[in-house]
Amino acid sequence: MFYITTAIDYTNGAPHIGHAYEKVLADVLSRWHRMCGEEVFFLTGVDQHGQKVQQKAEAAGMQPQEYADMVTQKFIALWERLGIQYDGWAATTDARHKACVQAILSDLKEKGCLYKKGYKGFYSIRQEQFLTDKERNEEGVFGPEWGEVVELEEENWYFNLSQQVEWLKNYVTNHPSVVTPEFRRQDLLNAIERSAGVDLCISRPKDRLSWGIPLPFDPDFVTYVWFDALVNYISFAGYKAEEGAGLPDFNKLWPAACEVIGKDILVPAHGIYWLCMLHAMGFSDEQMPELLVHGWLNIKGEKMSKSLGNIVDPNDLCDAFGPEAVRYYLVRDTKTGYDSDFDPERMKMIYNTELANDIGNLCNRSLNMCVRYCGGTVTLTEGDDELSASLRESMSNTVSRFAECMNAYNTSDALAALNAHVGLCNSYIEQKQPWTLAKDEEKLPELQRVLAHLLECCAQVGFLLGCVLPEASARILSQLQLDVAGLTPQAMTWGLVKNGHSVQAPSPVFPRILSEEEKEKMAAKAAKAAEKAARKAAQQG
RNA sequence: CGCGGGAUGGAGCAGCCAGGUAGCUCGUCAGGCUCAUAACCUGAAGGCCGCAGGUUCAAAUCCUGCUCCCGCAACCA
Repeated sequence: MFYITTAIDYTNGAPHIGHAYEKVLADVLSRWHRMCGEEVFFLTGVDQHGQKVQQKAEAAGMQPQEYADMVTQKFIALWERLGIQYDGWAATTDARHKACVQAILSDLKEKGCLYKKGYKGFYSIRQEQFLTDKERNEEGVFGPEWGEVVELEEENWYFNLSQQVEWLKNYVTNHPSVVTPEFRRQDLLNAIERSAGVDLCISRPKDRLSWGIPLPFDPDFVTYVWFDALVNYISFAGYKAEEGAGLPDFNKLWPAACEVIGKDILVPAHGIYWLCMLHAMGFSDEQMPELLVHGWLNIKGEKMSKSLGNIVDPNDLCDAFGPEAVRYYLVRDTKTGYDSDFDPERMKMIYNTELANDIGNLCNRSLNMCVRYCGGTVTLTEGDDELSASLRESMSNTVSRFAECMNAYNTSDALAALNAHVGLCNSYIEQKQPWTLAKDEEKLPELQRVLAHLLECCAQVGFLLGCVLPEASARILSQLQLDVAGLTPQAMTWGLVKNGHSVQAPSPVFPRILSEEEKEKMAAKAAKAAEKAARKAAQQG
């Protein structure tokens, strides 16, 4: 079982390209594992509680639930549009989730992991957290990053994080795969060092914040948002679920093979709070989830921010390029784990070159030649040649490489490998010149061999593409008239296209996206070439 | 001396950890091809690898110093 989750998005604003990247990445990975025949459960959702949601709702003159629902709809609509195929939806206002959070809190209290303590000190309203002397800057005051800081005296409930930290340090040190990429694990280890000795306040008095899950043993308090939100990974996986709750079998799912999160919430939320919470609940080392930490998308070299006004709405991109082009770009041009730069011009370039000119055109020309020269029928003939043999070898290596990269979450290199093979196919066509072979009846067997090799490559490439571009993949396979149900990359061998198989006349799967200006430029270029050809013909004639 | 990341042909990047003819994608130019989405293939031009020293037979790569750019408030994945 491959259980994969994403961070649940905070419903205090509309989704942007960064939210989309995370979900597309998780979707691609989950489709990959599904394609490999594994059982997959993909969980994503929204985090609807907390002070900021409450404030935004007030500002909009709405109830918190009403406001959260409205924003939630925007996320759901976007995921639908981007083809995010999730199996579970985690909304933290879900009654089943609330029940689970409360059950966990009661358990932890019984185990003695929670305690109530009076506290007098400073509190940042913006960050929703208490401040200690560590947060003071060089001048000994709390900097502007904390916003309005007030002095409070109140009782709260605490989780004995400090007693878990020693375990955590050992665990993270001895389990390299807990965080990917490796350099983020180093960050986490540094952060663990710094965080020693501090417990986590897990409650907020109701008079200050009402929009949250009440503590089961002290109704004057609601649960701190992180403690609430992190639990989604197990609550919606069926942890402590009642019979008939419509949730999965927890024992089958857990631990999560991959929790996809952004670099900003590794420390302290996931890397420290979450792992310690699980440990305190009684989960063993073998039952810890693995974290996949992705970077951020910058916009043309600048950090994405509302104040700069450079937030990119994924819906606009879908309008302009289509959802699948957006998917391809996000996982192709971003090295998983690192920051990347988003540029719509670059997105268009990658779409036009790799998808339209390379893969799309390869399928189109291959199918077209088959229809035109062989009536759309594939014939497997005796005989072989070096070029064809090396093409088969490349295809086989490409499938292995693709799988290797995908299993390592390296979507970019997986697609690069696919594209490299497509380049080889195009080169193979130039060397074999099927249009020349077609003029000589004696060359028919070779022509048939070449076409069979090309269509087989189109089929295998089209199939693999399915985890990134499900619709385009389906269109390619449909033009090839192939049904690949049940096929896995591991079981895939040369010969998807059988003797006597017939194919359809093609139509472009990835139409080029060109501005009027670019079209004119192309036209000018073509005119120039035609002129030259005419001149040459005149000279020869 | 706050911390971290970066500076490689016009653009965007890889190479640096384990020194040894500087690689990829796009763009430009030339040639080829005509099956194809004015697509494809081949080739070329274009870099003293930020600057200055040092180590070495040999440095983009190791060491030292310097310059410049970007994060490290908030909104925010």
